[in-house]
Amino acid sequence: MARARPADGSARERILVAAEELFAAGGFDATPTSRIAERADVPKGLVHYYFRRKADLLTALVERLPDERIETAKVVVPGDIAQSLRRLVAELDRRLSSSVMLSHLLWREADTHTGVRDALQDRYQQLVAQVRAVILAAGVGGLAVADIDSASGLLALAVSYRHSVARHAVDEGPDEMERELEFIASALTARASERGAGTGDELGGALKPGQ
Amino acid sequence: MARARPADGSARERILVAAEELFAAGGFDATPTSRIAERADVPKGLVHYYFRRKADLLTALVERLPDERIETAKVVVPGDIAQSLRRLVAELDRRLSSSVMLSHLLWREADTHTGVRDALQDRYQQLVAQVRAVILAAGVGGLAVADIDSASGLLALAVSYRHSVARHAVDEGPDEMERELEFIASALTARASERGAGTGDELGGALKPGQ
Amino acid sequence: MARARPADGSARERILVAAEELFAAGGFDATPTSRIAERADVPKGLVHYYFRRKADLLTALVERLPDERIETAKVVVPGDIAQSLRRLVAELDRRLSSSVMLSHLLWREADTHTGVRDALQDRYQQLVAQVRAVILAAGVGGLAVADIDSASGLLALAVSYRHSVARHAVDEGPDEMERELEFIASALTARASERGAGTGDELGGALKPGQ
Amino acid sequence: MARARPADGSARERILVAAEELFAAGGFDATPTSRIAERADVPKGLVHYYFRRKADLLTALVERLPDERIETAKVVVPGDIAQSLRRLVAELDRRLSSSVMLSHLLWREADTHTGVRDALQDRYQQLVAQVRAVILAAGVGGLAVADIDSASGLLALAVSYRHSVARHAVDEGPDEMERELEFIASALTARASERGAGTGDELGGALKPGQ
DNA sequence: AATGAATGAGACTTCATTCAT
DNA sequence: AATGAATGAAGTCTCATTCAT
Repeated sequence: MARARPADGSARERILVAAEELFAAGGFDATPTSRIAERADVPKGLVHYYFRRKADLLTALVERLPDERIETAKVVVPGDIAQSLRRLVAELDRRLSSSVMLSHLLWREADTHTGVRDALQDRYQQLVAQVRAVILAAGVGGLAVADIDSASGLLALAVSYRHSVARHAVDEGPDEMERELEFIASALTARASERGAGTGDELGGALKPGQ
Repeated sequence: MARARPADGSARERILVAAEELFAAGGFDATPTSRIAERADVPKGLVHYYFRRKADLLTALVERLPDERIETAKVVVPGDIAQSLRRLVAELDRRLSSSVMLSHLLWREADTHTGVRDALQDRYQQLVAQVRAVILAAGVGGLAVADIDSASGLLALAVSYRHSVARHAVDEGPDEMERELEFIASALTARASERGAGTGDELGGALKPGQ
Repeated sequence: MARARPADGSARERILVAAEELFAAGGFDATPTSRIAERADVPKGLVHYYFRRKADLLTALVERLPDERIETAKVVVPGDIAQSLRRLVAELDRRLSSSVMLSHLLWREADTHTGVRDALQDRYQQLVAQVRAVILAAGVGGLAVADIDSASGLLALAVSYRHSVARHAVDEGPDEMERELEFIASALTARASERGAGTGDELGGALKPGQ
Repeated sequence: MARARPADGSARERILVAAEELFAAGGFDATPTSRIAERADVPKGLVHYYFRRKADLLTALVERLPDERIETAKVVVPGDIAQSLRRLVAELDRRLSSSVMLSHLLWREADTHTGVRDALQDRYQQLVAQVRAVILAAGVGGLAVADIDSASGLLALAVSYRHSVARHAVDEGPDEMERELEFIASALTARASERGAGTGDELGGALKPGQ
């Protein structure tokens, strides 16, 4: 075996990348560490040198999850919920595109590995909060709390679904997403105006974004 | 090993039940056939007698998926979309409750086993179609095709999510579902009335349910 | 691999024999199960089929220890302690000769494996009791309890030593044993007569052999 | 890893101490060099820097064996064999107490490592010679060579047993030792007087201690 | 039809040892 | 002199699968 120096990335890094790809493709259990070593072009022993147990690979992978926090101000178009959300989704897409496999992997292994599950839930919660924050910031006023919750939940669901699980489902493409997004946005504003003012449950200024 | 009496189920049946539970709990790869035999209380050899390859167990499991087709008429409350959907979801819940594990299992193994993936997609498509059919049947008139698509997609997503994947997510409980359902229903009607009549893209009678 | 039917002993038996020899020769830890399989001429998997964990081999070996209980009456020559002990030792030698390796092995692994240690201690205790019983049965009368205890302990030590540990020590051969045995026997009788009668601590009839 | 200061012992020394403890506790084969490094609080590489092969640790350990030669004159009480032996044993106990682990270790590994075996045998021979020398020096006269040999052998056995192997056996405590010692001593004198003078096999001055 | 012994490929993991620095 | 990354051989154990009965 000639291989010796890092080549493009450190050996450790190459191992992680290989693991991510193989886990995502075939599942954690079905992927032998030997195949990971092979793909990373490192000797088998090195995999266990860096990650004593196979599960440590998963842990390390989870810790590599990019922080997908997006500054609300950057995407919000005041007064236009649909456009704001559209820009949020676009930004999320851009950021997450690098980790679709990883995200997908998480869904598969969440049952069996605590810690993976936790990371997954955190991520989802963060997503909901972000959507919520954008809706509020773009908010036209007069929105009911419950409606915002529903809208955030549904959109987060759709986004998360596309990024993590969609592999199995019929490939809906971006059109579907756009349509649903628009539906949600319009629904929000429609409901707002329909209610007129002062139903009592609309938002005051006190609502802290992200909570 | 004295065990013999078919008693509560044939040996074959017991094996399948055991496999379903174990696969769902730990994943396909992580579940040894020996443990399946053990749980089914059958000799180890019998598992392979009925299912020569381990994957055959998965195949058989998929074929056992209950038909969840629900007669539209049974749940529709004409003129009341929200109520109609609510009854649809309740009925789905009732039927699917017996196969949550199985459903969940399918998500996990869909990547690796064609046939599982196919079954999963069929199921999802069927679900969308059903929601759609109900919306149409309860339909207040003046609904845009795009809106119906979006609404069906979102609700199907929420339902499917709860039944198959939700195990990992924060337990939202039925309230969340109800709120989202209501949001979608109101959105639909709100948008309908808002558009008034005759925008040209509302539904004719031609739309075939299930397509 | 053609091998199939038991040949000379059952496969299980051959595995145990191979394990005993190899463990005794090289120690438990230094002996790979693969070499055991090789020597027993069975496929590697079969070793683990019968003995799931390597340590189970040790356990099984311990359970195979022959019962070395010898009927006191058979060896005792009344009135002649030396001859009685000589015959006891001869009989023990005859019985144990088949398990010297095993005995030796036990000493080595007693530290690390409870259960091995227990078996070893039981064996030793049994040995002491047996020597004691023979001395009593051959007893010339007027023996002090303490002397009998000492004599039993010392002889048991010498025997046990020869059978289990002696491999490392200078090979003393049977002559040494004979000399020590005679020394002990004469010492006993010498001490008895020297004390004369009635020092008060000699044995009554109440002393239960084996206790 | 800040560790640096030689403080209580040089790194090499700390490694040896750690090795001794771990080998004695778990056996040579079962003890990874990495654990030795850990316990000695030195980097893993340093262990192999000082001791290229793992077996070198054993060799070095053997060479560290304290010289247990005791000056005969220091313990002998002329005319009183029992007391002389008692003092010898006490002195041996005092010296050896620091190396019980090491002694024990030697027994375990003697099979597999020549050199360890040799050291062990030397030690034992030395012990026998020492007991012999003490008996002679305290000697009451009229002792038969064979008796002295037997007595030396038995006592050496008992001592060696306590120091090296006794870990497994029922804990007999010092009382047992004392009783056996006394038994041997009395036996010697009893036999001596019993024989009276001139059986012809008593000792001349020729017997070289240590042989 | 049913069973459990038997098989062997291969998984994960450990570890002594080497080597570049 | 000292270190820790790197290596690969080997070990234990698991398991799907086959086979004789």
